[in-house]
Amino acid sequence: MGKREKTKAENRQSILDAARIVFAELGYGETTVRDIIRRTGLASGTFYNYFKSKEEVFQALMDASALRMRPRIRAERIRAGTFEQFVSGTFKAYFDYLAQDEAMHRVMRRNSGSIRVRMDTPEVVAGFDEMRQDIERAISQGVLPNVDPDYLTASFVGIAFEVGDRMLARLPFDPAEAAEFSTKLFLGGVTALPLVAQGK
Amino acid sequence: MGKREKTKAENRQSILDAARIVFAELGYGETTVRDIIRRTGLASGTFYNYFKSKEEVFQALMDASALRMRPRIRAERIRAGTFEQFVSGTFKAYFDYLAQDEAMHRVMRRNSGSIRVRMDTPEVVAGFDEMRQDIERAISQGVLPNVDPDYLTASFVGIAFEVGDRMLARLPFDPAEAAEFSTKLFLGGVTALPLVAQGK
Amino acid sequence: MGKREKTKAENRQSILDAARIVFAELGYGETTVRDIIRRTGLASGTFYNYFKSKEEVFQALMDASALRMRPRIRAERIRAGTFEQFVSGTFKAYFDYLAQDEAMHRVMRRNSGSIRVRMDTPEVVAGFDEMRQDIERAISQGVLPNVDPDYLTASFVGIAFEVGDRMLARLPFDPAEAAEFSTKLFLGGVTALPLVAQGK
Amino acid sequence: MGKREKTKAENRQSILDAARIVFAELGYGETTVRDIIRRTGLASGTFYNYFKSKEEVFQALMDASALRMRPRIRAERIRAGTFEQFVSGTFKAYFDYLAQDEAMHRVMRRNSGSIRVRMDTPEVVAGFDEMRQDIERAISQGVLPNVDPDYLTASFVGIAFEVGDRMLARLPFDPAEAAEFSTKLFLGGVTALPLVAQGK
DNA sequence: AATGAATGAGCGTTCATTCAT
DNA sequence: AATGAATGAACGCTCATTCAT
Repeated sequence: MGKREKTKAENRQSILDAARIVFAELGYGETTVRDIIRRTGLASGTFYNYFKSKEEVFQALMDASALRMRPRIRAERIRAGTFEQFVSGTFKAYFDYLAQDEAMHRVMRRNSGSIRVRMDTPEVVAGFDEMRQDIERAISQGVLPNVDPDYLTASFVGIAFEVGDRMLARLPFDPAEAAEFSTKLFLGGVTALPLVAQGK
Repeated sequence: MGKREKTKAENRQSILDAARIVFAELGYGETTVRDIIRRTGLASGTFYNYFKSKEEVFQALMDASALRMRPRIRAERIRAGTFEQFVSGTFKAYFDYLAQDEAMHRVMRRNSGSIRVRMDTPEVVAGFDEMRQDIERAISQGVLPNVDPDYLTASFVGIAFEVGDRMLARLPFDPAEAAEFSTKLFLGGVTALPLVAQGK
Repeated sequence: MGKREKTKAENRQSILDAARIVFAELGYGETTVRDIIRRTGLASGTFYNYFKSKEEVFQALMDASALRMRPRIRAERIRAGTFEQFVSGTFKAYFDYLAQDEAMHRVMRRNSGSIRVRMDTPEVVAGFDEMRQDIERAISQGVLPNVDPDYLTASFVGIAFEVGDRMLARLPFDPAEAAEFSTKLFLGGVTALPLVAQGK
Repeated sequence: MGKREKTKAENRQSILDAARIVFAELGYGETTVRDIIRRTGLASGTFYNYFKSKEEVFQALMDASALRMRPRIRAERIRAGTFEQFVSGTFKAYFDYLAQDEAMHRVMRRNSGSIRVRMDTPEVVAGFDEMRQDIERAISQGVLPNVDPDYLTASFVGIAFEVGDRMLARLPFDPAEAAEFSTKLFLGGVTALPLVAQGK
């Protein structure tokens, strides 16, 4: 790598770093491109050598985040011998990822005023799409009964998102607990759920 | 009602109507106050006789929507004799409402650029809180086993949101189908799900 | 006076009263017509039945103020037997008026930011013009030597304004002292000035 | 100086020039930032690269003006051997400055509508404060009798302002005449004033 | 005569983006 | 490739004024 490319890569990275911090501080809506470049020390024009817009940095950020998540989830799926292991592994991988990447997740929840906001980027969505293909494959292979794969994936995603969100409201984060709950519910419904200890 | 008051009410309504359309077209983030007033044909200053900001119209819109939804869902819950009826009735009421109030729901899901967004206003949040209290009551009354009510509500909401979202992608809308799927999954898990007809 | 006219006079007066208060609070520049009418309890449109603009109320206010001043100053002049009495009486009348009408004067000095502002209205200017005519008459009658009446009036006014301004910075106001100083300076120059007591 | 810096300096100057003209035309109160930039031919946003607000340009203008004035006046004071020379030199320096910097002075006197306004910025105020200190020093050194220095400075300033104002109404400007009049009045009062030539 | 909602010009300001250096 | 000043469209918002009631 020549010196030229190194600086290029460094600049790109410092923009991404600055963006992550600023998005976390101000939320997506309130952040301006100027806020980001100001933080890098680079000139305003330089930003446009690397990204076309605020949205593009944001997506790059999200994608980088999702990029860290997808291989883990995929690995879990591959390792899984049974459908239960597949479900449980996927939930666990997602909640683990969430717990580690909490700051990024908070960005997606950040808002100004009293309106709660949540954002999903294509890469995140793609991660779940991949799972949907797995589910469809499972159905066609007879591993799963012939249920509605679209709704099933949607349900999985919905549970993951919302339970994940609640998990981040509890300290310390307990991804294992969240994964156990989600898996039990997803596989066996309410009646299969783990009981809460009395004292809790 | 004098002519003055009538026009006032009409103006307020036409701002709300315009806002609904524009939010649905552009998404919340990209919508400006000017976009809204432009659509009404009213003068720009008139907007500020009725709302202080974009957020305020948005909340009024959401709250009005939530206001239409909550009583229906509550009515379902009250009517329910069993937990199954409670769950099924709530899902059904929500999906019915969604089918009717589709435009409003699209606003909440609107993606600006390629970022998916979901928004909750206080009134919407309150709607789900109410359900959560029902679930907690059900647990304390022994109708439901002693499970984690927070995660359970989250799961319910997650399924409702995501399945509802998918439902709106299918024409014609079939709230009954969506409710049946969701209820079965929520109560009995994957294994309890209805099978899809072969030809489908 | 019929009831109609009474209300009319009352409304006009209450606008003037409100204006005086608001101008004193916010200064001329920062005051809006809305601020004034809001204070009266009248409807915004009603303002325009009485005044054409903010400036017009302000002038009415100033004129009312000057109207209180001019007769006093004129009375002093008429009473005066000598030029010294004329000068001394005029200064005294002006400083007395200033001390009493302090609030109004503060309005004229009020500003936003760090820029000091002083305002004179036509009626105030007219008050000093009248004096100028007196001076010219005094010259043509031989009471005063044949000096430049324009510069002389200007000097008189300048001393009155600036010394008056400083006087309002001292508590308690001492118009007699200010008048003595101004008169001595005007008539006899620096060397004629009263000495300050040692202890002072 | 590179081309970039040159244009920067030019732009700053052209904003100041435009501001001076517009302030003189409309008066401070009626001038808007947009009036100024419209006059420069620059883009609206460019204004904000140089000044934060209307007030800031105004102050820069006044300060530049006062900056030109103060050294001259100070030089006169230093040169002065007697109190009379001090007074005469200061008046002369001020009126000379006024005659040259007429446009700036008109800004300070500009009447918006029929309201006459005078403005002092911190730098201007500092200029007069300096003189006041000189006067106090003169008193403590016995050059001046022990008179009220505050009122004396105020009188000096008042005469300078008002006579200067009248001077600008006469063409051609005659600073020497104004200075002679003011000095005589200030030092010896009315009786010391120069007589006006018969034919005048 | 009083009302007060509607009007719309215009304000200050921001900001993504361009482009000469 | 980096810079950063210039650009100008567009924003949120205010406010004097009008005019139907």
